[in-house]
Amino acid sequence: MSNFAGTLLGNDPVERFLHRLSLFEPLDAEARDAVRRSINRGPLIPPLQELQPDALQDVSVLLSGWICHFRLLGNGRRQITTLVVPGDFVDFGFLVGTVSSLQCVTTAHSQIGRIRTRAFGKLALQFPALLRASQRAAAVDAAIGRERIISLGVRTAAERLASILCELWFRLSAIGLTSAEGSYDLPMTQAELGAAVGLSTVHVNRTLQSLRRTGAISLQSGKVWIRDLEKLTALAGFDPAYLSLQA
Amino acid sequence: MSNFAGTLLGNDPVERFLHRLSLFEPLDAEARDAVRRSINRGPLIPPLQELQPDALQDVSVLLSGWICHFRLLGNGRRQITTLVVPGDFVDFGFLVGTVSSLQCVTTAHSQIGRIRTRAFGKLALQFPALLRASQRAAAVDAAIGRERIISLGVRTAAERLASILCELWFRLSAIGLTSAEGSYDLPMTQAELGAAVGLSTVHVNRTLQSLRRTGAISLQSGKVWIRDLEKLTALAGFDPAYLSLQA
DNA sequence: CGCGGGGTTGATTGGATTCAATAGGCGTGG
DNA sequence: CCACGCCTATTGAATCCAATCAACCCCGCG
Repeated sequence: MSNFAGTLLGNDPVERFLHRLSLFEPLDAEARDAVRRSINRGPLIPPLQELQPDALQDVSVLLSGWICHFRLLGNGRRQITTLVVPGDFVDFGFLVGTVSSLQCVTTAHSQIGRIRTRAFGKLALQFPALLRASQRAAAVDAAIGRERIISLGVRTAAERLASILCELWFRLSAIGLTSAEGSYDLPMTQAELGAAVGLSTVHVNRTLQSLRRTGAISLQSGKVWIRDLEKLTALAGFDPAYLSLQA
Repeated sequence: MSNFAGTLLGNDPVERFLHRLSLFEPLDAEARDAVRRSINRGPLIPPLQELQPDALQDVSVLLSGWICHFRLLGNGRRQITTLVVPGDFVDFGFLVGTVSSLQCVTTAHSQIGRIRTRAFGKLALQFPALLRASQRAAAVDAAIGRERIISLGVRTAAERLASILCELWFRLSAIGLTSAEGSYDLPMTQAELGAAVGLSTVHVNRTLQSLRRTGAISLQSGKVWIRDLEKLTALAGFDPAYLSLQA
């Protein structure tokens, strides 16, 4: 299951994006071809590079790497609101013609694919399935946000971390970015993880240790190993239904 | 400003809904009329009534009252994810054909307006502005969710409560549900407020008291008085831009 | 008049932050 | 090639914000 997508996709990130979209809504060969022809592959962006909003005027897709949306508060505290993984739209503003008020930064070497907003509009008219897929992607993004609210509101530190690790496991599995042995790359520091789940760096560290001691996961050099997915989902109280990936 | 909408609207809740939609995207007289003809006014629902998901198969609009979406965790803890005020769509599943995994409950006597999903689909084709308005509403809903994430993640108890009171002030102002004297009805108990902002009932109580002592607000019998909006927004670190209401 | 829900208050507990210090990894530059 | 500095991970100790436990008051209502 974990490498099904991987073997199918090969390693072209545009194919990965098309595969991801197809999970939301099947796309015929014509629509896929149209997307292939319209998408422009951007340069490789180094980690910790902030993306300017003007760079978001096109429809942007993360082809490879890792991106976070976040807000910086006056007192220096930072909250990450969204994690963007390969195959995801960077921002859904194109659907409604608005721009987000959040900042946007890479945490790994990343490549962005762009489609001119106007060109995308034409494609959406020509291939309604493409539009539906994008809207479903936005809906899943919103569902992920609601789960984050629940985590931050009523889950314990261990549950929050277990939840986000589960979520990433399922999201990355869907695009073939998990290994058959049960691991995936997580290019975030513990400080960044804390900014995502609302915990201090120190507490993230201690809580991850306790998760490791349960045997559910192990960590090394930016890699997460899911040792016991059953146990991890149980610890998190996690139900992947909201990701709409069971297809 | 606060009663501009109110005087314009009179008190027909369907007009309030149309007014709210028009703030997202102007609607011509024809589109408004079509909506007026398609919408079915539901019965008055008592407080604390849970809405069944099947009741959400139509496009549902809150005409009057108050609705919360929430998740109940195994350990009895509850998190409210969304506050629905009059003029809002109850749920945006109709845009993508999915249903939310959350529960849904009234906290006040409420009336829901319904448009058959199929009928709404036709209207959306006939009046693209109506579709755009709905999509913008969904986008603002998502933006509100992101702000909640930020509140729960990095804001203090006082900031969270001040934020949500600000948010409601602006949202309710837009639909004429704030008084010229600077008050609005908040049909939520302190326990429910706590479930929304991730605080215990007791701490909500103490924090509201400290907000009152600053002179920014006062409370009585389900009414919130905004005594000093400047001070309140400053305490909250609140910027209403994300609500897209400046129009 | 008793009951229950919501609001308020005090005392205690506890989870998480903060402060502080150490260790390891990695790239840069001497 | 090694020294240095920086970033990340880790650990310990002290502190603090908020939760929990426990009363009590008020009020509307049966």
